Amino acid sequence: MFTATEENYLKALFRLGALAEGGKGPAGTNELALELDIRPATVNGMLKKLREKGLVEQRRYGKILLTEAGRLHAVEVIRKHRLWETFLYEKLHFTWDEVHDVAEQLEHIRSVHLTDRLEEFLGYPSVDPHGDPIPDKSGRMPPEVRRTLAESDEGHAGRIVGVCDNSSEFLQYLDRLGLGLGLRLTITRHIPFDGSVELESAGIRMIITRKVAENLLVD
Amino acid sequence: MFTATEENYLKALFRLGALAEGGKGPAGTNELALELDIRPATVNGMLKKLREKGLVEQRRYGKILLTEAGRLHAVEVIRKHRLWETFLYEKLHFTWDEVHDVAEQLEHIRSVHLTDRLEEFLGYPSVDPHGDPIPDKSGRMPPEVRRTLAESDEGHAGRIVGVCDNSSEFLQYLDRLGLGLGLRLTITRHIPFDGSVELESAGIRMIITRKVAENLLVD
DNA sequence: TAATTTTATTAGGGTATCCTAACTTTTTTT
DNA sequence: AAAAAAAGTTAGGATACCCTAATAAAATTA
Repeated sequence: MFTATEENYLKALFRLGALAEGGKGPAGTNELALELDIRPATVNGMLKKLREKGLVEQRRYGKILLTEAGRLHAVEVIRKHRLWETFLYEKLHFTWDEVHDVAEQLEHIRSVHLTDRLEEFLGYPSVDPHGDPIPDKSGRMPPEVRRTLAESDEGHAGRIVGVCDNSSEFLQYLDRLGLGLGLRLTITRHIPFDGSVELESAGIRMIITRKVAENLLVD
Repeated sequence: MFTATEENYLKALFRLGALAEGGKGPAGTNELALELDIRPATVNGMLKKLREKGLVEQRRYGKILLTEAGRLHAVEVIRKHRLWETFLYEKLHFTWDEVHDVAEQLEHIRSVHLTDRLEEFLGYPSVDPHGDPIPDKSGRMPPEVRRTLAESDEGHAGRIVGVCDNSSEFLQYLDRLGLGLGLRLTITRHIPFDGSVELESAGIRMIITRKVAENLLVD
């Protein structure tokens, strides 16, 4: 039905929020090219194909919008990606930062049964190891009620439920800091000088930079 | 390193026994083309590439032989295929005949960790759901001590450990007959007239055709 | 061994996905 | 609104993998 490449284009458009409603609105060719690390000229050609397949709407020299069919398939791929990440993390004991690249391949496996069986096997998880919500079979995405550490108030207590930056560097740095998914913490102070955040977790007090705080999500 | 297509060529050559030792000897271009359901002209082109990569040895107008590097990679792909089949069958409860097509895709996933972790997760199985041996990490294939039901003696008792034909039709037919992997049975009689085999299993007596008997492996 | 058949190869195309370079349209700035 | 900048498109090429048709070499048969 769809090639892995096509699926990656759909996913990227979804990430960019190229939706008629609920997203940031239409995306541009260059923007999409940047997201995919592919030249605009190439993207332009692929968009023609996606238009012909009814996955995308775009007028000449106009912006790109996912159709309902396009959105549904994008969400399906994201669902598969996040289920596989969960499998790798929970069952095969991959580390936080190892899961992404393999899931990037596994998400394109075509099988009617596979995704549903995997979901059942994992016990219908609602979030993946990065704290991102896993869409259900009909394409509904659980609502995100998350805020970055940087924008949470002093005194706020919660758990780390996700990250904004999925790069290996960041995730490995988090491990070094002793920060991981599910960790309970309390924000003790926002330091005005440089935006650092002081927090306490399991009786230990630590200070993280503003940049780290902006990339950590808490509930 | 290798494309999925290249891996399929290597696997096919291994199946054909194109090995310097321990196999049926060199394979021909047409033979390989038939196995892959690809035209000989196309295969010829791909063989050039595999020669250049040092995976295959072949002289102009000559027969094809896997090199040691080629054999090792073929076995690695087979290993992945059979581990995934085991996963699908045992953990996701796929039926006997559903596993093959999905495993055919999963075997090409590239990851240093994945295969070993999967093997560990499955408890180091030695055979897949079809009874085929699973090579170990270093490429060693457990010896097969199996014989078809057709060539086993009257009175022989054993378990079904595999099949020769992996087609859906055959596997579904087996399910209909109540025959499955691991089933204990005893051969009560070879019927000379048409080669049918009479057998007994769990107190039930049944007769299977010669064709079925030739495609069932017992220990 | 000469003719026939089989097997392997070459020549010329097609699709999918990517590229660079040049060009056009739209948007922004002055 | 004209000039400059940004965004989008077209043209021409490359690689990977597949095809059919024609040809060359090897193996088989008569």
